[in-house]
Amino acid sequence: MRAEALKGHLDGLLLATLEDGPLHGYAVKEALREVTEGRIDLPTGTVYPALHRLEGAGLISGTWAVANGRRRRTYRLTAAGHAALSDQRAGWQEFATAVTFALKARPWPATP
Amino acid sequence: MRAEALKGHLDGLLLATLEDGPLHGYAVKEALREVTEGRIDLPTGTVYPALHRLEGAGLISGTWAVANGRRRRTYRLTAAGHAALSDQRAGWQEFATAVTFALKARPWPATP
DNA sequence: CCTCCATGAGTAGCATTGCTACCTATAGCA
DNA sequence: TGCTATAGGTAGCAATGCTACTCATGGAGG
Repeated sequence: MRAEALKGHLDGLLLATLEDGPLHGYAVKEALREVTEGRIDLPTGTVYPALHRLEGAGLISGTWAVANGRRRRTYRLTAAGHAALSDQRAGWQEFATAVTFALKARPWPATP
Repeated sequence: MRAEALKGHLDGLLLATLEDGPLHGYAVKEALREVTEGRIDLPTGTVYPALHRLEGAGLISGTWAVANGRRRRTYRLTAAGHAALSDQRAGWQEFATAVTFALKARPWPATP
């Protein structure tokens, strides 16, 4: 997976991962990796700042907890987050359709 | 179409547009707009630098010409450009599949 | 005649964003 | 004792598309 390909689509993926229920940061990363069968395996240096961004934007809310002697920050979608996820899904559909179409080989578009 | 969504995918779109035959910069922009029915309508400040990048990378080659008193730079795909386009197509397929899957609502994945 | 618009090319500088490369800490296993 | 997985974090970099301009020609409308 090319590195820059993800730009602009990460937020939606994180939100979608949190849609199923609250998760802490590391679990988000793992869930995304498992769901995509390893195709999207984000470094922690990508995940944590992104979650902070989303929290700052009010799309998710985090709370500290402790489990197994380790501190965790558990995130859940806010109402705004659910709405944003809807937008992201719609935006992705439109984007993917346009790119797929534009990328398609057009053998002889001007010769019917 | 969100602005940042395109990041990392622009090159492939431009290469695909040039696959059908040589075009000058402005025509590339117009062709891409028409092919996608206006969904991808790039500002010239995006197109020209991108074409320069692609030319610098050896994926396209440009030659100056004059038509209707206006100077044009006509670009065509190089062999490397054709190869890069193949890679872009494959990469896009993989990326789109992964994102579509990850973005999909997973009602109860853990409860069979 | 003058102005506006489409065509055609270009650049400087900005903002965003994901990544690399680090650091800290605990639990468990070899 | 050290390594690995888990868990969270940051500083700074590099890439990339966009905004907002500049310059130029030709044709249409007033």
